[in-house]
Amino acid sequence: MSGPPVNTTAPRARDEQERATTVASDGFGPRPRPTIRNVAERAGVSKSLVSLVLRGSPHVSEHRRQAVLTAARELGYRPNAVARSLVEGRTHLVGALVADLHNPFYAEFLDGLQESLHGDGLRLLIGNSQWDPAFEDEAVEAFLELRVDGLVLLGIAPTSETLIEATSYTPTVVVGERDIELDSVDIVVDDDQLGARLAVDHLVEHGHRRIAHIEGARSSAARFRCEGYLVAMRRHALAPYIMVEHGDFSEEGGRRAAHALLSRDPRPTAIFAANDVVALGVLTAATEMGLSVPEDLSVVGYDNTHLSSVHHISLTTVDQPRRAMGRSAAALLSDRIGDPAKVARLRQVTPQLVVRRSTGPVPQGADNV
Amino acid sequence: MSGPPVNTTAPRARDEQERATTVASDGFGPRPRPTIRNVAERAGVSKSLVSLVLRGSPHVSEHRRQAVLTAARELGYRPNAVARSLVEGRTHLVGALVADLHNPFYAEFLDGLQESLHGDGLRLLIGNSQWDPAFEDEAVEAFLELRVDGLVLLGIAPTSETLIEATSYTPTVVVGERDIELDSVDIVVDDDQLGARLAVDHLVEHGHRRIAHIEGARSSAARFRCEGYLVAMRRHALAPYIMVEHGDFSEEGGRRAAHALLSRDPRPTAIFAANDVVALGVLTAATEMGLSVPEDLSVVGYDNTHLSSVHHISLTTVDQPRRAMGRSAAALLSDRIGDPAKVARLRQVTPQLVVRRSTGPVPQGADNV
DNA sequence: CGCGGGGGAGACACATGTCAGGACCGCCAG
DNA sequence: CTGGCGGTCCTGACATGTGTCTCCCCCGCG
Repeated sequence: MSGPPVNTTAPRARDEQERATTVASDGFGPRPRPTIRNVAERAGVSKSLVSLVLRGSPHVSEHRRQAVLTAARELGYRPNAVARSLVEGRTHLVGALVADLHNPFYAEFLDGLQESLHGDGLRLLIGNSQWDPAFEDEAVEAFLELRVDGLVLLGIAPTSETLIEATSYTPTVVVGERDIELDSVDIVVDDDQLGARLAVDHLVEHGHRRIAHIEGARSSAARFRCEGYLVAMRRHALAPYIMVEHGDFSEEGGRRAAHALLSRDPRPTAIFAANDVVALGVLTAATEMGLSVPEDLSVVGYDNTHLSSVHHISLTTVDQPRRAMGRSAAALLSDRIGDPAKVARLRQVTPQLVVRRSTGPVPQGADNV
Repeated sequence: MSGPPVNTTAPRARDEQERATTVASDGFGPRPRPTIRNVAERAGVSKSLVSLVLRGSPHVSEHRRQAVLTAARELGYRPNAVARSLVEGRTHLVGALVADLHNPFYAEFLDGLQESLHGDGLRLLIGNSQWDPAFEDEAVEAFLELRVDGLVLLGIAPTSETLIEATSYTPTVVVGERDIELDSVDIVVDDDQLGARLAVDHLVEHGHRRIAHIEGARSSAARFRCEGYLVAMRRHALAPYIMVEHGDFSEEGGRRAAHALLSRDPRPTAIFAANDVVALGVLTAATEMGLSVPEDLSVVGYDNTHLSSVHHISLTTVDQPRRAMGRSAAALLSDRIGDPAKVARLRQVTPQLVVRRSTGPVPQGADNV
């Protein structure tokens, strides 16, 4: 066992007397939380009335209402969401299962998601599967036991038994995966094929012909981007120049694939990577092979991760409107929670090319080979 | 209202018949979830016995145990965590309030946190305050209503009324902030002062004297790093060369501060930034002013964010063992949940210098000015 | 036959929302 | 003036799904 690099664990100085007066504790840890009953007693009413006041019922006299509110405030009363959930049959919780919290794409998506869910009175619970199907199932299991009102699957297709069963119990939105033939599952994706086309078109405008593609990991998004690349190349009558190498959505994978591509003769003058992270690997490979970007090689990524906007990198890339996608997912989910029998919907957002400094005109003499 | 860039929302094709057979639904959305009662009836026992079996009681005959387990499996029974929480008085939930989910530092910390919490049977609930004190209070309010068993504050010091009150009800761990005079609050930090010393020592070893510091936002971590810088400079008898500029933990802030520093005459030959993100801004400023790194200027960051390891950036930085910190926080919290009356503890981890390519020897003739 | 113990059942508690009904008041008609 | 009626305000009982505790039954053994 590798111990954590902890070098100090010390009790902090404490003034026991201050503690007693500040917290008004009995010395046995946190004080018990006041219940609706305590409020009722203090206000001299029944607990039902307290409930009515707190739920904003109009059939309460102003006199009692004030008494209840005052008592609640004085006691620092906070309704117990657990008990409320039990009787309401709703938890107002949404579970988001993320394939990889590290990917900044998901973080920004979650911003938009949480923002919108919050507006609908829903709270976000995040689980991280770390790309491990076992963790996926376990996290979903936890969500189901908690009786979350909705489920959001990020970069995860419901293929396992557990996940499929989950979608039959709980309104679900899948993000970034297509081809899901399940009812009560809405889908949010960007138009990957169009995004790929934008990238290729941009490179063609700069005179590039030998445009290669590094494919992403086994996911429908990667498949669609590759397909978009192929279609666009053919449309520009560049079918003879089609080159596809396989990467795995990682920087190292991108680096390896780029090495392979750039060792060809003639080598590509431009590379469209499945991913910003992969594109970063391409940049590294280019440096290692003594090629400068964009003079010798143009590079395009996908996602417009904040990485790509860093000055030193300045990567031309395809932007997915992540926040908007998050908001869409929230809207679809709220809708489905309201009426679970709704027809499954597919919401597709439009990607946009962001031109930075990793792309430029084709090198002189490179296209007459 | 700026509409989201949605271009398609279409009903997906559905085979209603398939739906009916697959989901066995009555056409009114998700089927009701089986309860412990349903399992009891199917197994021909009382619900108490089902509970005993599921909780692993030894005083159950093998015959009945099998009957119960079979019935539960056939019904797809999953215990209702809400009801269980209500009776147990524990939710097994931990709320983490993060100042900024975008900062990769927090994401990696959360990895370690979740990993360890999971081992203790606790689940992680994440709230994002976006640096807004109003959001902080609201998120904490939500956590309190949910009756989370523990609270983790990331980059947030409990100063507001609501937060202070929260710590008196709920075991709390604060990460990255010091000087908290509250009971039942444990603290996890790295030794910021030591980290700063490591950075300065490294630069001094390379012959640098005119070493500047860009201070972070108003937080105790930033204050300690600055103090560490000052102490280290004095220890090396470099007090006359002390230069401190203010940044705000953002890339843009770092860029501005670097511009100011690099416009001085004589200008610093090295900059120690409060943060990796700030350091990125310094790199940008250097490029803009025609200075190359590390030939003309050495740059050191803090955090060892994954950003710093990107090949094109390759930033020398001070590593905080984030995952280990996450695990420490989890351990402290579990401990305190077990015994809330524990004395408050401070756990300090040791930072480590990671040398990459943004630092090098002092430029020729720069130190004889 | 009595007693002990294993195995199982029923009742209660957790904190809240809801709903049916009850108390009280005022107004109107007899 | 009084009884009835309608409306307002409030209360008590019940329900949500589970864990636990007490009690009971029955079987086996002494």
